[in-house]
Amino acid sequence: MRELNELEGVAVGIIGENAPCTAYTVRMALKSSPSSHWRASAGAIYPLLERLETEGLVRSVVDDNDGRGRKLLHVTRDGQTALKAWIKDIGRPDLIANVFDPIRSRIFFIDNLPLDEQIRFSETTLTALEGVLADAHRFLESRPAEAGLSTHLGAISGVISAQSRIDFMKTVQKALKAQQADADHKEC
Amino acid sequence: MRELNELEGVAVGIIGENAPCTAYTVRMALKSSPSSHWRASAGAIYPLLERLETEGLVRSVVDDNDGRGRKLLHVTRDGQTALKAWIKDIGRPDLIANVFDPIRSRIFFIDNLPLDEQIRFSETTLTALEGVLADAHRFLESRPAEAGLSTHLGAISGVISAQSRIDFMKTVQKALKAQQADADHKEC
DNA sequence: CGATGCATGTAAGCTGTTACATGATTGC
DNA sequence: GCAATCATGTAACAGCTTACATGCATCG
Repeated sequence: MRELNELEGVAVGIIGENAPCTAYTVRMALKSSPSSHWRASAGAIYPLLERLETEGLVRSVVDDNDGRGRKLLHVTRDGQTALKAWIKDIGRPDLIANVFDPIRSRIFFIDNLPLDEQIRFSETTLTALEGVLADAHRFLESRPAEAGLSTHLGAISGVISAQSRIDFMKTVQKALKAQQADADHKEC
Repeated sequence: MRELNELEGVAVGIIGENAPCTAYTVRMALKSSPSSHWRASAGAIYPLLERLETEGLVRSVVDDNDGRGRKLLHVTRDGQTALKAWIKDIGRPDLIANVFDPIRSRIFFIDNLPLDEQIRFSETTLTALEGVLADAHRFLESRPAEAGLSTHLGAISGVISAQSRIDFMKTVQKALKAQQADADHKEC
């Protein structure tokens, strides 16, 4: 059985949690997830689900109670097996490796900006990150432990990640302001 | 002037730091970076640098001292401007948004595994993350503050990120083991 | 003199995106 | 009745990957 890629694994997981549900439900679940890495575009989801269905990991039943022939999806036994394999696949080094962060990419080259703009950079980034943290908290509150431990833990991950990025940017800001104080001192 | 995408921004930044250097240098720098998000494949780098050169952001001088006609790259004034704009572009919400983490993706659906396999998952992941943290530390030690503040800060980011993922997985492990203890208790 | 590293490139393919197209349902 | 949302799809394109191809340099 073929290994699922990231989006496929998440899609099967979402269907498993919400079955019976439509492809649209999958898209909306992806959009509301704490790391909106995927735009959950129709052009990605519909062909993907078609593929999973022809492979027998997902099955769909057309429900025409309302007049629009919605396709209600559910995960097959093979789909469950593939999902489990996908989760355990975390052993792969590239999946564990440090996450990609556009802020970090820019920090590496921040000395291309004059110092005052560097500090402005740290300020706007910090403000934006506070917003991300607030979002993560709201998401967490909507996923209490009683409603399912794994979803709750996933939500916690979002909060911890946002908090650690804030901690990092505070370190950056401190270093930059120390440098500025140093420059001011020499000027006198 | 067109906005640089992530890989382009990083590439220009690397050339600026190492100039005059070859495309190969850029690839190696990308590979050794703490978040190896990009494989730095030739098929990505060479067309990208060609594009940047025709747009006047990068210039190359052929150096044929050894017999192989290496192209030595440097960033133009326009390239510097574009790099600065790329850095400041961090205001965009999708760049600040919570990072994508395959571990988190799987935690959301971990209850599809039996409890003992969930705990095994947390153990193998933690071990692997300790390795990532060790790598990040080594990288940091090779980038002391004296050798350049921004590179040093970038390296710190890798350490903080790895540490926060470890903290999270410890939380997960604790919750899972509590659940197991609970189950054992009921069994008696 | 052979393996490894440096160095430059191309072709095919995968995976996602944006943008478009269509139509039914629901709530105001 | 009109807007927003639910719902399903397609076509063109962007951006990166793998895999291949080539050849010189350097070190043991």
